Amino acid sequence: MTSQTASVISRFLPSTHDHRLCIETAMERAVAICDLRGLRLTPIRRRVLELIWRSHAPIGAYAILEQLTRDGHKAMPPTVYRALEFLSSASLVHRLDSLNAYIGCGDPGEAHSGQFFICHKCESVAEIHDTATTGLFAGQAETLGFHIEGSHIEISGLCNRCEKKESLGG
Amino acid sequence: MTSQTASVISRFLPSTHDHRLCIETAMERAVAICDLRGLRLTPIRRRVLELIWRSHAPIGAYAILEQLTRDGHKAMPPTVYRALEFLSSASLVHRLDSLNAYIGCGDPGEAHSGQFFICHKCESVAEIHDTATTGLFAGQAETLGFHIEGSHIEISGLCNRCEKKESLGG
DNA sequence: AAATGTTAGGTTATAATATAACAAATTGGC
DNA sequence: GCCAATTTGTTATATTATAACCTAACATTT
Repeated sequence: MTSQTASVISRFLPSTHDHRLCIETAMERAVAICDLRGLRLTPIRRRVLELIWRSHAPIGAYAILEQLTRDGHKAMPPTVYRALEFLSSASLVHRLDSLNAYIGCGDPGEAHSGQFFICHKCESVAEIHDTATTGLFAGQAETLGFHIEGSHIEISGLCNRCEKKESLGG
Repeated sequence: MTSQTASVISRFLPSTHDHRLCIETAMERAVAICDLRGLRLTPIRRRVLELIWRSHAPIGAYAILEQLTRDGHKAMPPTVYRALEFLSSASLVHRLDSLNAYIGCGDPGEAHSGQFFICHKCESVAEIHDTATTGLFAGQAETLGFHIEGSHIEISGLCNRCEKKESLGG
């Protein structure tokens, strides 16, 4: 059984992929999106977004803060949280509630709900959009009498690579 | 369009329902489950579970602590967090990550993943299980090459009652 | 350029949530 | 009763997040 309607699959890239390119592409898209909508991607916001993309794993606010400090920018928590709020509301990053951490959005631009597969071993995350999921939720909501504004799905487990390692090494 | 496979719908009870009965039933079930499995539902754990059920809305750890203190039991944070961990692992309560808060499980017993509809106005929560959802995720996981261990879904919006109020009053 | 309004960022302090580490007490099995 | 294991108490602190207020930057109008 496979899903036929997953409209965007954004990750679980092989370890061989060029992550610099990911970052670069993400930054270019962010610039374009903000430009298009009159949002101000200021230096701080830009830097925070880039730090999030640089991290292969979801990164927490205080880890971002630490990076900023290491880069010579002596920031305080509110600075980071403000940038995160901006980036979230611009749909450039997502917050993973189960981890208190952030990842770059694989399909930035339109506001959307997130569905995330999180490997708890290597901390990689795949984000997908599947119209079947939203359709299913819509049906459930109708049955319940509920007006959906947004949904958030976090699925925990092991990615392919980590599962193979487990079954080999133990 | 309605879902045909929702196997358990645990809430959005009318405001007229007898919540004392809910609490009582939940406590009896908890006792039975723990008894069956040799889990120790100690006085503290019992009290915490009851406080969670007494609250109509999801309740945070420190609110529980406050209640305990009010009831004359001078507890400290670890006490509450330990009880919450026990209750969670026994599938008697769920943690709502988007709220840092807990609710009683509407279908305790077997470990399971949660799907929650959360009204952000009145803070009521409905928990459902839908085999269609898990089936869908299984298909997506197969496509991605991912081994699912658990999933957690939080859907935010307005319950029927609150939506009606909105459209009337403004 | 000066005045004004608006948005973003800096700074200080503190709130809210969660856990580590170790001591004491309780429980259940012998 | 005694031991081993589990649970709870206690102290301290870590981690995550925000309130409140002030200053800087920038954009627009004058």
